[in-house]
Amino acid sequence: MRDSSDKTPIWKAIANALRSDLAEGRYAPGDKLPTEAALADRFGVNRHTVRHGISVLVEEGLVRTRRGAGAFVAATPTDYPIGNRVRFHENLIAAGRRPEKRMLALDERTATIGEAQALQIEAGDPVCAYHGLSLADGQPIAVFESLFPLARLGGITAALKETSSVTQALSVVGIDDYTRASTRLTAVRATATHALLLHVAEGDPLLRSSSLNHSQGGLPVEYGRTWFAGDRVTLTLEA
Amino acid sequence: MRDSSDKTPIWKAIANALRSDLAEGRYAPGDKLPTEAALADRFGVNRHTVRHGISVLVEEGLVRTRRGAGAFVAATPTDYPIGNRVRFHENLIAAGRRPEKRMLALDERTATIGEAQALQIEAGDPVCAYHGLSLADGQPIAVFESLFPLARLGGITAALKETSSVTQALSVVGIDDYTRASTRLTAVRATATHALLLHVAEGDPLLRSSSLNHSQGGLPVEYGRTWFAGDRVTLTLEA
DNA sequence: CTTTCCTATACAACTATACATATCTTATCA
DNA sequence: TGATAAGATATGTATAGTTGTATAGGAAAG
Repeated sequence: MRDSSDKTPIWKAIANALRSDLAEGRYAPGDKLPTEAALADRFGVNRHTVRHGISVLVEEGLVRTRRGAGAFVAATPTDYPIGNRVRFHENLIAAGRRPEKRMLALDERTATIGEAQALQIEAGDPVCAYHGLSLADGQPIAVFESLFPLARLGGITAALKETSSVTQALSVVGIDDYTRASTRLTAVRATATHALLLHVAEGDPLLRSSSLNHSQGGLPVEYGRTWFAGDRVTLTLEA
Repeated sequence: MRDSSDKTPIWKAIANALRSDLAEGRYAPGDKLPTEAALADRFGVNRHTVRHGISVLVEEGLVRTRRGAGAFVAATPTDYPIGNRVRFHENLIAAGRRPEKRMLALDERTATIGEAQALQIEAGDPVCAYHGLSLADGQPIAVFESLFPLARLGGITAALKETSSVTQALSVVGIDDYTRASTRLTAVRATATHALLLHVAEGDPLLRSSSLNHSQGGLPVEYGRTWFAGDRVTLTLEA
């Protein structure tokens, strides 16, 4: 009887080696791993074998890859508390991450039937549509679309053009405070557009939030829909 | 025509044929043998019969195989003298082989109890850990980890980042000469990580050397552990 | 009947190479 | 200063070839 050595496949050994590197903190979240070619050279194996090993870590959510850019240590999923006051930037800053908001579109149009119902206005009434992208540490986190009823919030479009902060823009048009009236959550598959913006694959799961914010007077001032990248955000519910 | 009286098995005949090819220098060390399919075709036998013959040469250490790549003529084991002055590169160059050193990791951490004892420092004191791979003619020979006490050798990390030569880096921080104070040798089985780096099978025997180098002043300046691929190196003791 | 030798087939694991596609970097020009 | 183009990098995909392993079976020898 020869010693039948219980053998670990090379790809698994590579996955283990990289995983322990991550566990030891050799690479910080967001850091770029060595390129596949460099790792293949280091271990003296073919690039495909390295790719197999890395794919394990991607599968586990420890690593994210971007074609043409590299493989990166996955950022810790952002805990995102949902309460009656949701402020995107504050949450991210509290989590020690660098938030960024990028405006994609800002225009005035008429409300659809569903939107009008949510905002308690008439279908066809003018609204301000604010479309944007939220990032943390340069990584896209969510796509959002906010609708504001122009009848109640004249001048919000111009205000948003300046600040890009919803809270601040609402303040300009006289809404000093607002609270979340309702939040609905569902999981959807990423459309091509959302996938492109969020740097995920088409069909990847997204967390969609539909929320309604009321003014102190109890009237709807904002109807927002947000698509979160499912593997980068964890929503937490407060009591 | 001794078809009826031929009592040597085909696989043994193939082994002999290949062995004499090697003895005649038909293949140089490092050369690739014909593929199993080609040999099977040449001898007019099944691939498994050829594999059996090749496996004999692998047992004898004349041939090394790499899955997916082929069978290669093994390089003769490197004689590696162990004395009070051990310089890796010089030994390999003297043996007519092309040495190469590859840095795997370089970081500063705190010493474990055993490491501290060897280096005559306190447990938890900062050390510089230099992890690397040594190759000869592109073939991995040994994995090593060198520890340097930062209290006595401030700046060694930066120096190693530049030179990758231990002797040179020690010179930068004021250690112009050092000698081996002790060397301990044991045989261990290859872990998955070591097997991966050394291109051996998991569980294969490795030669592990723990050595301590002192400065001229008699203080420990380096505590090194090295894992040699057992079939690729022979350690020799000097008087 | 059992063991050894050899054949046959199929699949898994790894290598080698080429090319496509996305990203990053740098030079260049207006 | 900023925009653009070009080149270098890096990951994604496809194809083919090679060794490793498992299984099954036939033929000859002890």
